[in-house]
Amino acid sequence: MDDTPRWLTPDEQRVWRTFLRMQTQLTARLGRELQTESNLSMADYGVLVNLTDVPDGRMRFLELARAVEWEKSRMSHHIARMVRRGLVRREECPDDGRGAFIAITPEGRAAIEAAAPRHVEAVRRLVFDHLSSEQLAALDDISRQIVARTEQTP
Amino acid sequence: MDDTPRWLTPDEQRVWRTFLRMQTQLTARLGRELQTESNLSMADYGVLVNLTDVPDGRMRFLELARAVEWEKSRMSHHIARMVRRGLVRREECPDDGRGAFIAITPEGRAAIEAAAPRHVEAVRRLVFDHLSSEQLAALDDISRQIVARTEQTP
DNA sequence: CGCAGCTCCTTGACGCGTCAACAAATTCCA
DNA sequence: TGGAATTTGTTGACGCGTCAAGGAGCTGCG
Repeated sequence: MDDTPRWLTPDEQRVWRTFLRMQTQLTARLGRELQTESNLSMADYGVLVNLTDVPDGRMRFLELARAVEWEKSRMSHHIARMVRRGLVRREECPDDGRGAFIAITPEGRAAIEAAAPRHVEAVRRLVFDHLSSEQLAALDDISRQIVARTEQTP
Repeated sequence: MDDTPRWLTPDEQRVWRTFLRMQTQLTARLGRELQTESNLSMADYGVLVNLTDVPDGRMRFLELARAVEWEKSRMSHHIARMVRRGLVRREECPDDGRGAFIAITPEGRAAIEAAAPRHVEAVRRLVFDHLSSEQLAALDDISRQIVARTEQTP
């Protein structure tokens, strides 16, 4: 039997390191800009976007957690912080005594509306403005393949 | 003057969300596997890889920080934790009384040598095994473009 | 020499994410 | 109906990353 590890080729290794660098730098940069310009974290941003996408600006706690793909514990902690900052409000659920709605506040709406244009601009500036349509398609394919891989195995 | 935000097209938006999902899922997955199988974080892994790449297994503190692209504060905290776990050791620097060398310990070497094959296997399984050479090239180009963008602007 | 300024690194406080344990309400089913 | 199992969400402890402040050694310049 052969348990020699299948190391990455030099090419693959180079690509992998560049890819990792890209990931960390990009998220760091976007996060920093969002934070300093709009006083929101990427996490805040994701939550608020999901709440504004729904007509009455409120969602069940776990539905929201599924939407942003967080586990309930993280959601709970993060919502607590967002409530403290006035971005979001808890409302009790008449149908289910355990449950809760999370609703965006006017301050939350103001924050996301102020943040979104700048954030989108940053995403354009750092990513899409310099990608050809072929590259866009390639990035889409690659991302989907990897997502599929991570999802189809435990 | 036109300060209408240049929103993303529906296509771009879809790609962007998939890309973000890919990033978070991939790093979460790789991190989790590394942690449960080898008791190392990605951060530990990067540090140890850099230390094994150098002949005597030791580097100046700030040189190491530059290699993994961390600021000194993060480096300091992380090295403290790795010292506590016996993966790494501080050695004083004869030439410079302020300075320090960080040296990998035998335990550290054992840890990275045990971890590397499994980690590489995971990277293969989740990424490279399913990428055509065209996709590899595309990913390389895209990553480099984005890295260049983030680096060339403050 | 002497001291001003710089480099190298540490520290403490705080927000964040995860894990495990838990509480309370609801549902299932015998 | 009534108790077991499940669902919904919270909490506390702990490791991690960042920011601002600081300490200790070195360097350059008068």
